[in-house]
Order: sequence, then C-alpha cells, then structure tokens
Amino acid sequence: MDSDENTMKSKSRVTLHDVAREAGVSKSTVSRMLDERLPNSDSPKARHVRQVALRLGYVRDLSAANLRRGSTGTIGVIVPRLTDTVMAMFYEAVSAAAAQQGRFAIVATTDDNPEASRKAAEALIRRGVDGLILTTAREGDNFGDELRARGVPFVYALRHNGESAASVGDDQLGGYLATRHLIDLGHRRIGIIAGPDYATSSRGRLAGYHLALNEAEIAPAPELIVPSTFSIESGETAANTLLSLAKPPTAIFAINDNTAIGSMSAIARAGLSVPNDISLVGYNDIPIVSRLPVPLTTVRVPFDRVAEVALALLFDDSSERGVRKITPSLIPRKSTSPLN
Amino acid sequence: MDSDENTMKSKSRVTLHDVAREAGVSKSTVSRMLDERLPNSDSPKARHVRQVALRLGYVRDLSAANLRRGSTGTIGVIVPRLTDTVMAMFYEAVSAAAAQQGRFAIVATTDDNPEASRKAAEALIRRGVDGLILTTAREGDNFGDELRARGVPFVYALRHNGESAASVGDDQLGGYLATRHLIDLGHRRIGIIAGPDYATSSRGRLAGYHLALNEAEIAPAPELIVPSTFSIESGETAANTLLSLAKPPTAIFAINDNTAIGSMSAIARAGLSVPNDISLVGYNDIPIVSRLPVPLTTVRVPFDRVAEVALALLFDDSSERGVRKITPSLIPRKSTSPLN
DNA sequence: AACGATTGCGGGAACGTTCCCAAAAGTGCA
DNA sequence: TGCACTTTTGGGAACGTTCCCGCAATCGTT
Repeated sequence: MDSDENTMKSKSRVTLHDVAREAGVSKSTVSRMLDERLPNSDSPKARHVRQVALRLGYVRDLSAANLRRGSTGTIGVIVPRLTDTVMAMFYEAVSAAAAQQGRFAIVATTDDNPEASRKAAEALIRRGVDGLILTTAREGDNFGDELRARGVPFVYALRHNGESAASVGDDQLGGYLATRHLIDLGHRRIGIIAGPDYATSSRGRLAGYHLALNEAEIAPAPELIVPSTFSIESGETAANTLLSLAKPPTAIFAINDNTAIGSMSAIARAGLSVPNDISLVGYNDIPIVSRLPVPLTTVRVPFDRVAEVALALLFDDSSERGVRKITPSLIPRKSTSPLN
Repeated sequence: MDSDENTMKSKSRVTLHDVAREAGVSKSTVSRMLDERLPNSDSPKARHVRQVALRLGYVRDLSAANLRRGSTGTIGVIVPRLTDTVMAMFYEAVSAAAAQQGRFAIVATTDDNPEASRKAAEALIRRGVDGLILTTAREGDNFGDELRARGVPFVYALRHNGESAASVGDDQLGGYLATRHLIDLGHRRIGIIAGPDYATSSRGRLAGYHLALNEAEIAPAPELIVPSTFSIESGETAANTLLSLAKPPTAIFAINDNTAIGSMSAIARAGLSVPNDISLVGYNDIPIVSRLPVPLTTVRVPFDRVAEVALALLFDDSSERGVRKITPSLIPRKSTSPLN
C-alpha cells in the first residue's frame, strides 16, 4: 500500500513533476493541462491529468509561476485609509471584481499624504502588481507620469486628474441630484459643505450644485459655500460656520456622509433638528447612515461598477479610455423634508 | 557615452547579474550584500555594491526571491468585512506592525460565513503567506486543526477559540469597566446588548458585566440580557426589546459601537434621550463615535498592541503561547450620566 | 494513397534569486 | 615566516514554473 503519500511526513510539497510522473506524462503537458488561461480541453488525457493533480493535492507554486510568467495576477489598490468606510467599500468591490477575473487585490494606505502615496505605490510595485488603482488623485498630480515612465499600468478611481484613464462616479450628476432634491422640496437657501478643492470628486459635486441652482434660477450665495476636508470634524466645523451666518441656510448638502454626520452633531448642538429646521443630504450611502436616528438622505454610488470599470480600463485593451463616469442615484430618507 | 543605460528602451529589468557585472563582483556577493536579513556590513566593498545597486535602480524580484527562499514575507489577515470599521482599524494596525518587520499584510474577507472563511484562507495560502491571522474564531472551531495539519502557522486575534494561540483584548476587563462605570454613576438596572454567543469577545464582555454586578451585589435580571449580532440593526432591535420591558433599564451596555449606534436610534425613536433618560456605553472606540451628536462613552482597545502581539505569536518563538490579553480602557464621554 | 497542414507532446532552457560548498584571502599566534 | 583558523568570495546548482522548439502523430484534401 502506497497510500502513505498522504500520511507520510508532509513530503514538502507536491510539484508539477510529481503529477507528471504519477500521470505518466511530461511536466510540460501537465503545465499545459492545468493552465487556467488556456481553454481547458476535456480530452481524456487532460481529464486524467487534472484528476491526478486533484488526488495528489497539487497546487501551483505562485512564486515560481510568477517568476516565469513575469506577472503576478495581483493588482494594487491605494487608498487614503481603510477606516474611511467609503474606501473600505471600494476596496471590497475591487477585491470581488478582481477575484472574478482570477486576480487578487492588495491594498496600501497613504493617510492622504502624497509622500506616503509614493511609498505605498513603491511597496505595491515591489510586490510585482500587474496594475495599480489609485484613489488619491490630486490636481496637477504628476504621479501618473512617473508610473507611465516606469511602465506600470495604472488607473485612477473615485477621483481623477483630468488626464489619465479613470473610473469615477458621476460627481456632477450626483451633486445635481442632491441639490435638485432640496430645491424640489422648496428650499432656496441651500448651503454646501464643499470638500477639498484638490479632489475632482468634491469639485464635481460642487459643479452639480451650481448647475441645479442655475437651472432653478437661484442666485448663488458665496457665503453658503464652505470648504472642508472629508472628515467628520471638518463637517462639524463647516456646519457651524453655516449655522452662524446672519441668514443661515434651510438645507445643507454635505460633500460626503462623514461631513453630513459632522453636520448632524453641529445642528443638534445648536439646538436645531434634522429635518425640521434643516434638511441634510450626504453622499456615498455608507452603511451606517441608513441606521442613524434620523436616516440620512444621500447619493448612492455603485462601487461595484466603479471597480469593474477600473479593472476593465487596466486590462481590457478594447475598453475605451478617458474618464468613465458611473451614474449615481439619490436615496431619499428622513433627513430631508419640505420647507415649511 | 554609455549613459544610455537609463535612456535606452527600458531594458526590461535590472538584475543581480547587472549589478554584479557593474560592481565587478559575483552575483553571490551582491546577493549577500543586499540581503536585508543579514547584519549589513559596512565594509568598503559592501558600501560600493550597495551604491552601484542604487545607481542602477536595482530592486529585488520578489517572485524569484520567494521561490528560492521558500517564504514570501507576506502575512494573511482574515476578517469578516472591512466595512466594519473595527476590522479596518485592526487590519491597518496589522499592516503597520508587519511593515515594521519588513513584511506585508494582505487581507481577505468572509462576511462571517465559515464556508467563505475556508475559501479565504485557501486564497491566502495559495498566495504563499508565511502566516495567517484569523479574526473569525468560533466556538468549537476546528479550522485551526486543519491549518496545523497543513503546517500553516496561524494565530487568532480579537476572538479566540480557547485552545490556539491568540491575541485579544481583555474582554472581561472591558465589560467590567463599562458596567462598573454605569454602576458608579448610580445605575442599578443595567441592560446589556450581549452580542452573539459564538464569539469569545461578546462572551467575555458579558462575563465582565456579571462580574461588576456581582461585585456591587446587584442581582442579575435575565430579561436585561438581550442577545444580538454585531450589527447596527441588531443593536436597534435589541434596544427596542430592552425599552419595551415593563421595567426598562436606566442604562445600556452595548457589546460594540455598532450596536450602541443602533441603540441610539431606538432610544431616539422611543422619544427618549441619551444620557438623560438612558445612559449608553459602547465598545471599541471606532472614530465615528466620538463625533456623534452625543459622543459615546466606550471602551478603547489598543489595536496596535493586539496586532503586535499577534505577529509576535506568529513568528517569535520566544513569545509565550496561549491567549494573550491586551488591556483596554474606558473612555468616558457624553452618553453616560449619573442616575437622577 | 500521398502530401501538406494542423495538432499534441516532451525535452530542455529560461525566469532571478538564494544558498551550498570549495577555494581564496585575511588574521593571529608562536 | 609558517601554520592553523576564521572570514570572504565566486561558481554553480537548486527553487517550480512556463514556454520555445522540434518531432511525431493525426487530419483533410485532392
């Protein structure tokens, strides 16, 4: 009895060679039969080889395969931080979409620091990623050029820099939808917590805000536009600024859910209530906002689609280049109500 | 002029061989000089080699190195989901601690599904991780045995199964601190949203709750102990159960921040307020809870330490085995107040 | 039946490292 | 200076794949 293949000292590792010997063919043949990229034939021999491989518990050594193939089936994702739920959602979406293609996604964080961004990219490239998805684009960013020069395929996501290929939500449309929703409810004095100027996502949403106001022939008021970052604190600060205006807004569009949550704090502390005194709209629909005491009206971005398109841009040559915009949708909840 | 090293067609790749030729030594020597594991000598020759490597822009091909070394310097982390901010925090902590050691952390998610857990582990092992950190331990889990049988080093984190090596927060102490805090404020009727029974984290916190009650000679009331999952919705449901008791509690200890947030919704909808009508304590101190309209009193777990200890358990042979518990601390905020 | 075209298979050379081992160079001591 | 002993060096064989290439076998076509 030679079934001690299994029970013996774990015999280091089952290699291609072992399978070949056991199946009575050459290792080249086994390699071919097991190559997931080729259309896997179901000739009797092929089936036999696969069955032997299964029986012996063969798994391809990825290091060896990667070395020879010159690619790793890995894609790198760079995000500011994973504790930002939006980024976690996006990364999970990328991860799932990559798995669909037999690839694996790894992630590195930058804390929104351009310096750390470079280091993160370095770390991922060193690990041999086949491509990079960047969510950290900034205006006038030349980082893409560097990557291009080094021959590393990359694509921007969620934000873009206006030049390189990118997969983003349609921020202008999202901003328009959010603002239009408030206008439809009768609001005329609508504040916006506008996010940082360096990100196309916030700039796009702001543009959408302007578009909706224009369309409704509401004169824009500069004091109603307050810059911010993407953080909760920043949202609170910005909301306080808006609330302490001589003539405060009756509704606020926050650039993302975090700043909306910060706004809620500020509004509550000012002794006002959402939506009775102030209507509030967020952006992204992170899971928590639908469960808040007052569920937040927000704009949902289909991150699955954004992730898919990003991957297509990275690897499908047929896929059209440029900035691809995914359509978001408004999710009305309890934080917005008609102006009384 | 041969400076066209740089400007020429990107000449595929700078290899050890190139560095060796350029520096006038053998590739073995270069390999040794550049081996980050050896104490890197600063003999003139070593310095010269390193300088040449730098000049040529040499970076080690990890696939080749991994193949030869038989290890990848990668560790795998398995979490239920990254959109749970606790898990994101923990993964970021692991990632940072791993980077400290020159390793890289990759992550896979399971959606709390034991089946997916196995697949996630499979995916990570296939990628050649040197070790696995599991945050998905369940009571009576035999998954560890499988891994041990396959010779894959692993350690549990955040939760444990009572047998294998694990790095966790001291949940009993945390539960005690939370409950004790409420007792010190004069509360006697304290509800607990107890989490799921399968996780040692919730069981430990519940044990701490009992301990504190015992110590204060408060008779435990079974109706005040409501099971839940770790989700916001579940917290809301459980809180509703507590609020609709004939004699509702004056304070609630929620098993984690999510269920505490859910409780806040339930409490608000019941027309009650935190902390005036109900005091509320959460667990984990995820970033958002300090920014809520009523900042949440919670228990902070130093995930950095948990991550460090997990890595030590994985790789330091000197490190003592067993379940290592990291001390948490209570963070009092505005969601708890004296019983009036 | 004969012939070119297609397909299937195996041998063996890569891929870029690390690591063993033998040889060379350096070191200390008598 | 010579000898034993330590340290440093370079050659070359791995590591486990993939992929090129030549050869044999099969297939269609006339």
